[in-house]
Amino acid sequence: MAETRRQTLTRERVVEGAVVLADEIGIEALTIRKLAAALGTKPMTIYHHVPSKDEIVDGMVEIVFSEIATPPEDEDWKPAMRIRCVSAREVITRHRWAAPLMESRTSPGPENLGHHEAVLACLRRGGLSWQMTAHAYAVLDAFVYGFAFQEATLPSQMDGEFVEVAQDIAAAFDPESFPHLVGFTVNHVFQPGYDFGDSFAFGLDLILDGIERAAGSHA
Amino acid sequence: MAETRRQTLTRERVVEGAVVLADEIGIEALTIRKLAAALGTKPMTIYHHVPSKDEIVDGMVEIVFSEIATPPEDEDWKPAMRIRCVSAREVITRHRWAAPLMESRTSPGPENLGHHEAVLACLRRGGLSWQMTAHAYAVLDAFVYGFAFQEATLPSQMDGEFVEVAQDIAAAFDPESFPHLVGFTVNHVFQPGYDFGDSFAFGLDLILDGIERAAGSHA
DNA sequence: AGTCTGGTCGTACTTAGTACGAGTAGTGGA
DNA sequence: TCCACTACTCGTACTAAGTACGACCAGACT
Repeated sequence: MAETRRQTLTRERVVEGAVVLADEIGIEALTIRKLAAALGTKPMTIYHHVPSKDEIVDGMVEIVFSEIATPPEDEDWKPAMRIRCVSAREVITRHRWAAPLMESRTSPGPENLGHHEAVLACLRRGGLSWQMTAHAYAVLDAFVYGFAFQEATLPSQMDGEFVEVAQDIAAAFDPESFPHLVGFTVNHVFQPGYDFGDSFAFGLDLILDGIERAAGSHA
Repeated sequence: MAETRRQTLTRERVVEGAVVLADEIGIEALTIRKLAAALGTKPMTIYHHVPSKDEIVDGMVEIVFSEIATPPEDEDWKPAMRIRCVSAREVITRHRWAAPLMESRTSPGPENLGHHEAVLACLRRGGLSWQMTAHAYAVLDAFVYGFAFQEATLPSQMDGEFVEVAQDIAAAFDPESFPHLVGFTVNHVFQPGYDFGDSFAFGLDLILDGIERAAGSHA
């Protein structure tokens, strides 16, 4: 709520402000009125720089894409893709509101297109056929977005005292009806050192290896 | 819009009506007023059976979960999981609005819990460790939801004359700036027989095989 | 008959996006 | 110097949507 200093608003400033606000209060709570307040202006002023709220959201998604690292060109396709996927997850985690939007926007912006271009270039450079490129692309993105999406809607931090939340959840689990669910929770999730995020690296490498294998037996 | 015959409304009837309406007009367009009209009643009548719109949505998600096949108990874990994943994708495709909701709802209902229970039971029956079960579960769900989600927001039917859409998109691609994107589109996507959905089976088997391999070298 | 109860809905309040048009400040030309 | 003209700001108000409140009504039970 720092009410960033007033300073001839621009479309850029509006969209950036929206990203910051959304990080703080979430997308659902992001309204034009609140955004205006955060920018130190009035609602209708915003509409002089931006035609609609939807365009603001489009711009926000573009910013998110711009923050994701593209696969480095001086690496093999596998480590390169690994870097970009890890980066994507990290960025989406930082902007918890982004996951549902990134894939659902209709008109892709230049950052979006540019990112896809870089990914395709990386896969092709690795010698994958068009067919295999399509598969790799679809599977990796499904996994990355899907995982980040799940992660974004987890009971927040699994850190400190999430015990009460856990208690609530555990209480709802009837061991009679859900023995495996209870076992899973007690024997694994509640164990010290458990981190849902660990499955990301596991899955990512599993998929990358699988693609490599498939591409090999395919060439 | 068949305005289903009036007949002492119930919570069940409300939620089922909401599912049907959402299938027709999408979630964003689903309003209490439209739902009331479709049910042949008035907005506030609905609130006698349901405390809030959110609860309706919770109920809708429960219905979706109930439609997904659980892994058959008389199959090995791999084919069993394959069946449930294929079913999940099919159901989510039928209810295009569901994907973003299923993972983002906070309070899971009994259908949701029951489904998870069945999945965990299947994986454990396959001899996977808790650790591996967690990985398998996380990775498969990330992929299935992520894929279905991407699919749900594709330019609708890739069938008949989607050519004009394609034309629009292609026009936006500058071959100078996005050579691979254009190449990918022209050489693969626009080829006859292309189907984005084909990557689902590819990815699913890749992941199942990968899990099996990891579980083997782990046991 | 009288009251109680479950179900129905008319009215109206609230929050959100945003159209409209009235300002206002600063700039470039006469 | 003064006058548009332009770029920007914002007060007002309309619309759509969720839903609180309380009136109404029909059937059941005393």
